[in-house]
Amino acid sequence: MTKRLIEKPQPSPPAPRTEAATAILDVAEQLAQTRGYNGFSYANIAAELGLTKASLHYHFPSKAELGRALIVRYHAVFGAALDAIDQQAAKPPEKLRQYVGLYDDVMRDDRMCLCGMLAAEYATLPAPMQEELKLFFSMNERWLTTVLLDGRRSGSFLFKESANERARVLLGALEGAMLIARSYGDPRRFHAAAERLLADLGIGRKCRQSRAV
Amino acid sequence: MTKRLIEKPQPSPPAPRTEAATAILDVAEQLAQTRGYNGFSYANIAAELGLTKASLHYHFPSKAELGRALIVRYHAVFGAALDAIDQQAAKPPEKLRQYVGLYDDVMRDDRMCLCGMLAAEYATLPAPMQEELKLFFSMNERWLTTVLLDGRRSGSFLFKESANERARVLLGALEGAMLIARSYGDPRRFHAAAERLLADLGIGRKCRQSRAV
DNA sequence: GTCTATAACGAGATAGAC
DNA sequence: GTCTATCTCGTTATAGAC
Repeated sequence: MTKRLIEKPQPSPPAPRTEAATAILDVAEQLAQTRGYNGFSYANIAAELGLTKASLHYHFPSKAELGRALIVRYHAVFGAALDAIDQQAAKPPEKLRQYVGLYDDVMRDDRMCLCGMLAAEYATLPAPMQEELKLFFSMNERWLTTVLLDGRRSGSFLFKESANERARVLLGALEGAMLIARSYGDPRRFHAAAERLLADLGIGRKCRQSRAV
Repeated sequence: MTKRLIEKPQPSPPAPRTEAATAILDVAEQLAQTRGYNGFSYANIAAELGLTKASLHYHFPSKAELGRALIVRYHAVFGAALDAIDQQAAKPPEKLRQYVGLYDDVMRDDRMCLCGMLAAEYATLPAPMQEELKLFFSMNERWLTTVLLDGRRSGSFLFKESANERARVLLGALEGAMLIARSYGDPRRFHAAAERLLADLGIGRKCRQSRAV
């Protein structure tokens, strides 16, 4: 996972957006991450940008398309961040720490992971958004699986089940920790939980767990 | 935690609802657990029950009050289930298994935990609902903390951090596993993750973790 | 307690001028 | 590309008859 550096088949810039479209996506993203897809409207975005609703429809004809664009961009940006972690060639434990750091960043301004948010509203989302959502989770699961496998092979991690199963536990636990931390308005709750989850993998030790009382 | 049996100060039946009100809550609960608070309307409930929207307002004057009633009832029912688990006087590992069983039940018909769902929409909820939501999570956290402490004292569980911290990790991980499992339409994803989380506590063994390769 | 009728508003979306 | 104006529909909520 660390060897590709040039031959990565960059899947073509996900559509060269205009400045206006980017600004719309930025505002919509913030709203979606704090209020959910059903919790914001074109009017909210327009007010924030000093535009009219009609102008927004020029860039994103329907809310469904705007929603899909949100996930696609988020997916791309997050994927690029994972690539960046890989290219630093860090060891698996450090990679996971940086992965957690991505979520720490995402939680600024009372936000949570866009896709964790949308997962709650899954049943109400247009089908294209549902598909993109699963792609995002699958990417994370795949990346985590690779890192976990790598880490176990090199003796940094300790777990008995399949790496894929462990990856699912980890991904779900991080999303859930964000979800609840936000209700308490306390991002440190997330970070504390994340630290624990990493420690559970036996980061940086053999099997010398002291029998606590 | 197993000694009270009679002296439990039942906090007065949470208001003796009529049949109609109960039916409304049942439908609203199903809708909220699948579509979220912002994903259903009085019209949806009325259609399902063969009533008019106006009739619903007689029982629950505002959607905010309906939403609050949903959490209060859910909290009470869940709390009663926790009491039931305690009164069976099972050992901690068995208690946790039964706790996971509660969430397995909750996930029928594509639902997820009402409060996990609402936590995503937190920023859009009326203040009274926000407060009730935190009470629900706090109750779970308290109960889990007690069980974990108990289990560690009796040698069933193994963890180094505070029981409260572990409880938070567990609660968040279960909510998050539900959230993602539902996107894939596969409750077994939740159950598999839950099994792993219990195993992480070292259920049913000492410290004989085999060094997997 | 349930109904009809309606108010008052906000949503997503479109037509057409500039 | 952004605007004004408008459409249609769904939303929560209320008044008042039965």
